[in-house]
Amino acid sequence: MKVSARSDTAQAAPLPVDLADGVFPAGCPSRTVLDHVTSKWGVLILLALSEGEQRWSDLRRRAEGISEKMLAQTLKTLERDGLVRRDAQPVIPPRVDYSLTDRGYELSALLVPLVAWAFENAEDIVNGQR
Amino acid sequence: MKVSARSDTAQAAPLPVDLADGVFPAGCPSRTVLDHVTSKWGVLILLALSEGEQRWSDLRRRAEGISEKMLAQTLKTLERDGLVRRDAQPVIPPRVDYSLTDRGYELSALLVPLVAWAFENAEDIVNGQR
DNA sequence: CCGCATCCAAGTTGATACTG
DNA sequence: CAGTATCAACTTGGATGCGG
Repeated sequence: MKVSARSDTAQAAPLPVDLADGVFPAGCPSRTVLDHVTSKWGVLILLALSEGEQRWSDLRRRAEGISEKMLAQTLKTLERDGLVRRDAQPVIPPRVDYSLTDRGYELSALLVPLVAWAFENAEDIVNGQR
Repeated sequence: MKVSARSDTAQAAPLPVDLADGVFPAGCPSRTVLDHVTSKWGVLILLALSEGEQRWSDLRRRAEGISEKMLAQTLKTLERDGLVRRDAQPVIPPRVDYSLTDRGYELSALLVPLVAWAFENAEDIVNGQR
C-alpha cells in the first residue's frame, strides 16, 4: 500500500515535537538508552528473553556468533537498565537464569515488530545491492 | 492495550517461530539489516527524515554530535538499503536533499514508538543506576 | 561555500585462555 | 557452568583536503 501522494517519496511527519526535541540533543538520556537497546546484541538478547527465562548458555547458543565477553557486557548493561533480571542460584555447578522485567517486556513488545520487519524485508534489501 | 505481564516477571512468548529461527542465525540477512537500522546514527537519521525531506546540513545539525564522516556513511548505507533516497541538485552552491523511500517510511513507523518509549523511560532508567 | 573521501588517533569488539 | 582477563583486530571520530 502506498501512502505517498507524490511520486514515491514518503513525507508527512508523525513525530511528536517533544519527542524530536528530546531525542536529538547529544547528552540526553534517551540517546544512552537507545544505544543500549539497539546495540548489536541488545536486540537479540531482549528478543530471545521475550520467549521466557533462559540460562546463560542458552543465550550464548541462541544469539549465534556472540562472544562471551559481549554476552556478559550486554546482560550487565541491560540489567543495570532494569530491563533484564538476573537470578543466580548458589549451586554447583552454577546456574544463572535471565529473564525480562516488566519494563523489559514492554520494550520487547516494541522490538518484535521491528525485527519482524527486518526479517521480512531482509532478502529484498540485501538483493538490492550488488 | 496491555497483554498481561505479571507482577514482576514477564514471561509468555509472543515470538513467531519462523521469526525466531530466522533472526538468530549468524549469517542471516536480517542481522545485517538490523545492524544498519539500529546503528547508533541510523535510528536518529531515519527518525529525522520521518519528519520529511532534509538537506545534508539539516541532518548534521539535527543528529547532534554526528561527524561528517559518519553522516555520509550512514546515509550511504541507508541509501544502499533502499530506505533513504538521495536527490542531488546540480546547482551552485550544491544542494542535496535526503528523504525516506516508501520502505524507509514503513520502517520509521516502527521506529517511532521505540524511540518514544526510550524517551519516556530514559530518566527512570538512568536514575535507577547509582 | 557544501558535500564527502582520506589519513591517523582512540575507543570498541572478538577469540582464546583461565578462575570460582 | 558462569564468568573474567588479555591481547589482537576492527570500527569510530576528528582533522584535513579537494571537487563541484
